Amino acid sequence: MKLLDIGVLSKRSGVPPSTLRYYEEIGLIQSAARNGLRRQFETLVLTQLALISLGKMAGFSLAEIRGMFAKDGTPKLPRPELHLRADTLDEQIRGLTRLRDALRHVADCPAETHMDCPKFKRLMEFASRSAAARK
Amino acid sequence: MKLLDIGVLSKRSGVPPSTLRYYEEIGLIQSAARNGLRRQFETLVLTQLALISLGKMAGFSLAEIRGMFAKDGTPKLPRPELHLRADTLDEQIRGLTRLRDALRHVADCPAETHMDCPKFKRLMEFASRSAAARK
DNA sequence: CTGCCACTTCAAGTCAACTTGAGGTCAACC
DNA sequence: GGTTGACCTCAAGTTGACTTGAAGTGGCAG
Repeated sequence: MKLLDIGVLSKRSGVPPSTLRYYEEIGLIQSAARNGLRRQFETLVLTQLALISLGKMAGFSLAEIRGMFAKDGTPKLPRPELHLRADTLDEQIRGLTRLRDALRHVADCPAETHMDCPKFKRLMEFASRSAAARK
Repeated sequence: MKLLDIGVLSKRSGVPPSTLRYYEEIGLIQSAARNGLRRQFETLVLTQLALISLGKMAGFSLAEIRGMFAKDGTPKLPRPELHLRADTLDEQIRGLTRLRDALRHVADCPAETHMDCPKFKRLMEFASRSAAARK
């Protein structure tokens, strides 16, 4: 199995070496070996980093992400928990979609004052409701 | 126009008073008046807080959010910029959707080892590609 | 074999976004 | 008129996620 130097892994993943060392320190990834002092990573880590990137995108903390995936990159949570996470994501996706629609609408709608536009007002209303719901 | 005490605003919005003061300090919201020492907020601020919540959900920093909306809660960016933001959101939504699908798939797929499941492998591949793209 | 340069460690620094705490004000109820 | 409770200010502390810097190491091209 071919191993990657930290610089190569960094280049391929887009994650700076300092961050990779940090991730190893907190147990998010691990190096397979050393060549002298130098860490050698398995290519698998590239997949893990992709997963980490997605998880961060979804707003999970590194600690949560660490708890979510086994070291082979496969999820390691019980089924109900996985569904729960997925539901959270669904809600998040809906919120983001609304925000995107609001942005696009405002960009295209020629109305002088958006507060009078019924479509915009509906979006604002949704925003209020969902903000109140969370917490 | 009826004004809200910070406690009331906090209760209705779900945002702690300390955070509301902080938001005022950094110019994200403003209080309309004082009653003695006490800040009085317009109900409009509730809408703004909802927007802020959506913006945070979308991964924008408070500084970015501040730059995105005028103080009446309406977006104040030029059209191309709005579309650009919307595009960013689109990409983010796609990533989140993939992550959600991966989670759900793993929760339901009876395969012993997910790494051998073609569907899961496709999702992983996507994760790698999108992670490499972002940077 | 020598020098370069990408790596190493470890401690300290940074940044955003808040929270906490000490000490103070004020309107209202008992 | 005193105590309570919700507010106030301002400074300092916290957390998560990194980054930076100083000082050292070691593989390999020339």
